[in-house]
Amino acid sequence: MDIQKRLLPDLTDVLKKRYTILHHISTTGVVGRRALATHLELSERVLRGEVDFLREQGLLETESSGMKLSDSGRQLLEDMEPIVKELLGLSDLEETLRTRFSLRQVVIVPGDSDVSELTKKEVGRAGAAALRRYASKNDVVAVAGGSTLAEVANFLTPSVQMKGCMFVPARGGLGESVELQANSIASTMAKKAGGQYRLLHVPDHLGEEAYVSLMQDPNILEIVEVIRSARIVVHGIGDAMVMARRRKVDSQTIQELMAEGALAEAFGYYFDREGNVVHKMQTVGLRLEDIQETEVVIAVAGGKSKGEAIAAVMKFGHEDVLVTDEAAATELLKFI
Amino acid sequence: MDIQKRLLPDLTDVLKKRYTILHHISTTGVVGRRALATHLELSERVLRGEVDFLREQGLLETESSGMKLSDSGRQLLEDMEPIVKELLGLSDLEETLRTRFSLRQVVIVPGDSDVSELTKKEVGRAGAAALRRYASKNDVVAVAGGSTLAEVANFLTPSVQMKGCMFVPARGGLGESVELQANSIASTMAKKAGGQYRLLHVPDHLGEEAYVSLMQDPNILEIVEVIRSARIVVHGIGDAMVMARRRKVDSQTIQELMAEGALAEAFGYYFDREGNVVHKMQTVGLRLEDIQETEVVIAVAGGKSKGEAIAAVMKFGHEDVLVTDEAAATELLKFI
DNA sequence: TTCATCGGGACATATTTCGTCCCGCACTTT
DNA sequence: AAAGTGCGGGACGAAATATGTCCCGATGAA
Repeated sequence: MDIQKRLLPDLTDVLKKRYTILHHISTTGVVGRRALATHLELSERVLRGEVDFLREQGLLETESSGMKLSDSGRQLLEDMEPIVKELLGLSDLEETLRTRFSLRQVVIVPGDSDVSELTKKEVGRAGAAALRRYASKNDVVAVAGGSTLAEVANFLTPSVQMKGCMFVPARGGLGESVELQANSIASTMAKKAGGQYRLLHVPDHLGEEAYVSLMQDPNILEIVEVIRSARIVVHGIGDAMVMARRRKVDSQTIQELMAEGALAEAFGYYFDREGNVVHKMQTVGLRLEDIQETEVVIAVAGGKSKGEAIAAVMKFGHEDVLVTDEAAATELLKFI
Repeated sequence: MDIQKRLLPDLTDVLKKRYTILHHISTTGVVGRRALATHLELSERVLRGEVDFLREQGLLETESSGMKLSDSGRQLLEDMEPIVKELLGLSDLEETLRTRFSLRQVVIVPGDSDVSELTKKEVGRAGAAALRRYASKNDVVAVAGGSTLAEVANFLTPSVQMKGCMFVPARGGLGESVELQANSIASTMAKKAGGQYRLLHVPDHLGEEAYVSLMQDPNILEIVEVIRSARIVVHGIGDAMVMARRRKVDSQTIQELMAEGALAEAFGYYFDREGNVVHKMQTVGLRLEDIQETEVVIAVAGGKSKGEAIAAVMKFGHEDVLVTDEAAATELLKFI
């Protein structure tokens, strides 16, 4: 089924549309074209095209009093139920989450990244597709680090609209291992997508005075300017404690994080369950106010265990696109 | 899968097209667009559209030297194999039979009518769809009898292009039970499709002199004229011996049929394995020469046991459309 | 009888698909 | 080194298709 969706992406839409038409007729018994059109929020002409088609297929019959299902139509509707459950399940879930968090788009990949490495890759692929979709020429794309983003980078391919895109790390060093650092990922993405990249080399765990002096370096300042002008931000979402430990944050800070109820982490900021920022890593790059201004913020994260963290970041309220997997999405529902 | 095909009939075509593209690239390694287009017999522009799409999906990559599969492309190709086997199996079979017997169209429904009543109904549905496809306004449609044709009649629905169609029995009484007689079926079809019908009431088992006197009756003559002007003929195909017995043909004739190697029966004629007519039922209506002149001859028959009989009638060589099921089609292959 | 609603015909207009030609580039052959 | 071949991709008009809009006669309810 999802193989078919790879080769025919609008299969879902068409199937869904035709199913809902049949379904609606089934429940109403006999219904007129215009009434049905307004109910399903389809233009009259489009519905008519579909009805003509369904009649050709012998699935419904038209009389002067309206349209009704044929026997085969009723039978088909029954047979479709499992398919539709799977099909509508995900796309309905997408729609639910999209409206709930006021997002522009939600993409849900079947599976659980916690369980299957393959699902994780699929999330990466979907993330890359989303990025391709929203990117346009000469955009500045700021990317965060993490294993999920590394997967996204893997699946990028050269495309027309990403030609000339500039990839930059969203923020400076955060203590990740090299291959998962935002710098590496930005350069990988640029190479894969056929764009430019610029890196931001600053040490991890900056002290206050080091920070101040860094911000006076004209080279650093220039690249930071570029970063802050990003039209697109792509980032992963992590569990606060897991991230803190992986980045070898000192134990005192960990204590503080716990005390503040830090639950999720994204692009160097820590969020509590309500989506409030409770802590930020000391480094340079994108600031919170920049994120709020960014045109397209794409979050990519999957796995059942990350459900709550994703919910927290979504509540933060400045995301535009969420790419996740079925397990995380289902989990996510519990926190809205 | 075949549920999806009901709701999206060109799914097969698209999937097949895209699969063959990927498959071909896979075997060639790296190949250019124009070379590929000529090989696949696609116009360059169409192939290009598909390639653009497949690249968007991350299934193939393009370089200056040509196109090659990406890793996901290779993976997908592998995953598709079972689907394609099922998908291409049938449509390839359709194409093979179509060219082998020089037909205009072959429709194969999955299953075996001998085993499943449902498949038999599906064959009927497909037959009705085929009839709908070839019919145009004010056509004369001659139909034969039999259980399969009865199913076809069941699935007819009113449609624009069949408005005003005239349904007539192909030939007079052949000794069938009432509900399977051509007369009944013609009237059912007319009612279902919203057309007219005229019947031909002549007794079964005509003697020579009765035949001659009948053919002088002006009423009979007139309707026979209409029948012989039919643009479309729809008929089933039966096993010769089974049909002979069902129609209570006298034992002497049965002996003759066996001696002549009669294998198949269609519209009152008996055929041997080579498709030669070895016997005809004594009644009025469509003659062999009329069939040969008819614009669209549609044969509808399914079931593994009928494979050989279908082959015989196909070899007769005056059919245009064959609607059958998977079992019969596979069986059919053995006799070409 | 009136009136609302039905399916379906008709037609101008968006939108997409398709055919065709050309370009610059990389690579091979001469 | 020069010429030739095949590559992907850009461009653009023609053709096909999808869509919005309005109208018509039929049918059934009020």
